[in-house]
Amino acid sequence: MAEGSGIPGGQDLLFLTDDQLRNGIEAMFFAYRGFTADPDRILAEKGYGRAHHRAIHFINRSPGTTVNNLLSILGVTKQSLNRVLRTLIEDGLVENQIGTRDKRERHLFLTDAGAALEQELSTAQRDRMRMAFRQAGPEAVAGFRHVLEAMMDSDLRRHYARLKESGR
Amino acid sequence: MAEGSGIPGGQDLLFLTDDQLRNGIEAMFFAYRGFTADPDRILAEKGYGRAHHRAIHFINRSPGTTVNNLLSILGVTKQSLNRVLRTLIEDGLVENQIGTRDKRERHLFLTDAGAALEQELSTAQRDRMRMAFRQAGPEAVAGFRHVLEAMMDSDLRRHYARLKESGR
DNA sequence: TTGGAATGTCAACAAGACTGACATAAATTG
DNA sequence: CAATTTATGTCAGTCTTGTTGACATTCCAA
Repeated sequence: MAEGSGIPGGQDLLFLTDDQLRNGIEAMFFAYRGFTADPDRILAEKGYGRAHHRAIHFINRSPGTTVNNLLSILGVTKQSLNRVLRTLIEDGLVENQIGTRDKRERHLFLTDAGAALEQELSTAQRDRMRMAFRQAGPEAVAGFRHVLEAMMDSDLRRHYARLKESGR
Repeated sequence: MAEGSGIPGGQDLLFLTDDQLRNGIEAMFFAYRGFTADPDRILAEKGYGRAHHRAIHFINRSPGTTVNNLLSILGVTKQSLNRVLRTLIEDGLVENQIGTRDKRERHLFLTDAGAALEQELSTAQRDRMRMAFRQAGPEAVAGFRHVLEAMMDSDLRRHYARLKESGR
């Protein structure tokens, strides 16, 4: 077995060289393109974009969520999200219920049509993820998740953890 | 140890459930935001965007590369790339050398100023990657890379592999 | 009750992607 | 050599999705 760098401390830190890090950066770049490619194709057919996909995804994950909560997950301005929501509501994919307790809030739900599109998109995306996971194996998947979690900003990690919790 | 699903075949395929796959999808989404956050801040200060970062990154990786090669790596139209390259050349970050063998080709190089910005951006991005890698450990990193490679489209995987090769 | 905070909408603008059409120069092919 | 293809650049126009600014509504607390 190769011992590595011989840096004082005896640890093998070869996986932290600039080359390795740059390689990780490029892997993220190219993989993300693959990650979004299939949904992008479906969305383009229907005249939607990634922003619509993100909104649909997280409304599906947290039915009845408010616009504000969605904003903090998506990290865009309310004006930007609003445009997307408006088209989704006009097209009958999302419903908008004024809050009973606080009438300022709008609670968001997918309609049947919205849920159908969500299914179509997430099936496509899961199919690719499944193929990648199957090819890499369970241990690699655990490592994949571990690195990604460590890469998140802490506020996003909180959102991620909450969704992960609610998933089971 | 838990045995898993009990699906005929006796394999433990729990890591391929829809829940796990959706979790992987959300991990990609949130992690990519962290991945781009630091360079985005630096770029915004200087009036550039992600498109400029991508061009600078790959010109740095393959000095003398042609516009066409860059196009196939970045997956955008020449009009879109041209706008970005024009501003980078005007600002003195990129140089444009007409090919000697084939005078139609423009070979792209970073100037000293371009290389300096590249350094600043990649240092920020590597710092985060380093932290994530260190926290997750070498085995997780190997898994991370394995899953990402499996997620790429095949034409992008070729670009990725070529760069990986040239990195050492 | 009144003023501030929270929530959401409308309008206008910018970056960066796209398509289409066209120009130029060089290389290649018949 | 003429015709075609290739590599690149440019102009014009559109679309998505981000931004700010201004404003309306609603709630809550001083």
